Amino acid sequence: MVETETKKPAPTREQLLDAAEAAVLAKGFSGTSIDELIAAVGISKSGFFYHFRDKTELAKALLQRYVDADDEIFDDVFSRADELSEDPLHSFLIGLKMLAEIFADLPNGHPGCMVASICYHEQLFDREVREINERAVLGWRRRFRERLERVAEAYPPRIPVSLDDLADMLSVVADGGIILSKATQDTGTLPRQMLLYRDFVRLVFTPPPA
Amino acid sequence: MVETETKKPAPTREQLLDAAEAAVLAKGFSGTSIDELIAAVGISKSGFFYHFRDKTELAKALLQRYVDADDEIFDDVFSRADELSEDPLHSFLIGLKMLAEIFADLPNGHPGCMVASICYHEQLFDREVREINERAVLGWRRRFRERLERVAEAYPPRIPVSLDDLADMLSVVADGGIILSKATQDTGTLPRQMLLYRDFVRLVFTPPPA
DNA sequence: TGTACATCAGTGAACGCGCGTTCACTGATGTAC
DNA sequence: TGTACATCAGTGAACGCGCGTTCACTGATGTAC
Repeated sequence: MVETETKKPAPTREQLLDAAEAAVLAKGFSGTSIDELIAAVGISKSGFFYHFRDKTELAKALLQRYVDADDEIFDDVFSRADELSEDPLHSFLIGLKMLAEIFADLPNGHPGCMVASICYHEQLFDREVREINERAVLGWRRRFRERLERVAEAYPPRIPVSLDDLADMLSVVADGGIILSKATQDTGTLPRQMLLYRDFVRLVFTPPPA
Repeated sequence: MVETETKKPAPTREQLLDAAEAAVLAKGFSGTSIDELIAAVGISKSGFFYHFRDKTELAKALLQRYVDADDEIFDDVFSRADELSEDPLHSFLIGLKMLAEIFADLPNGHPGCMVASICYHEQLFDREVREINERAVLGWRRRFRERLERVAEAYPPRIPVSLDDLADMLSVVADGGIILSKATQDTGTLPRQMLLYRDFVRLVFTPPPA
């Protein structure tokens, strides 16, 4: 109550990125014009070029910001899950449940994954942008693989399974689930798919009833 | 040897769709210009407008053709699988294996799913295009759900599971796997994910060792 | 405390190119009688 | 078999608008001395 007394308006650059993120996910990168962004924010065109050297620098910033935010969500969710259970399997399952709930609580469904959008525009960008994408996905693989390793130590998997692939599958189900949610216009598809992935993980690591 | 003696060149309209499909999947719809398509095919701009009333009609034709081709592949693969096994579970598992092999054999990896690309450009198109997308995805759900029902009759599932969701998961894994393959620049990711989905299906329907 | 200078966050006008679209027209092939 | 007409698969030129980008400039705030 001392510090955040007055609502500070988001700085212009962040407002531009907010507008760009929504537009790019709904219309693609080339379908998003600088004009519409500055109209949404209320500055002039040259104002835009004060913040970004050119349009591809906007893409880079957009992707980097998205990836950072996503990482933060994962940090948050799974550290909260860790507080609720010491057991690596149960903690992971709790985290997946929380993820599904976050997805279910988005009022208009998930707006889309910037990594996926950029993938479907790859030829528009330079190596640097594709590297941000690659690092992000490999980071998620590593993150979840580490958890799965701890799970596998405590619960030997019932079938032979690559932990890298199983870790990747979380991202796969998220990205694929977003697409099916959009295509079916059913916001429930994404969270249900995440819970199905959760069932798979549980099935792999739960020993058969003795 | 009687009929197809001479290689008939693809009709212009198909050539346009071929060029458009590759370009749209690599650069997005707005990032693809009519100029580059006619340059690839070797006709004039007015020639393009003889075949398509406007650019959005190109999108519609592109999506419809993609969906039809995909349906044909599924017909093909799973009817071949049916010839190899009478058992509904084994047949489905064989079909998934074949799908994974098809994906693995694409020399440059899967070029992308048009349904996914359109989803990430939804605001650019009218209801008609989105309906083609929705019908396609619901068609795949129905197709695989029917198989899973026959599987579930023969092999009671080991965990309670929605067959619709499990059917959807095939599309989810395909679309998500394409994105991860692109992002990691590893063409093996998509087929491995498909095989992981196959493991899941097998695990769900295989009774525990007695 | 006053002055000089630097930085920040923009403005306004202009640019030229590429884009999707239109229009009148054309040569080759098919069909009716 | 010849002629008239229709359809098919385009051509060529023009249009105008929107796009990303540049440039010289500006008022407000911060910093050095």
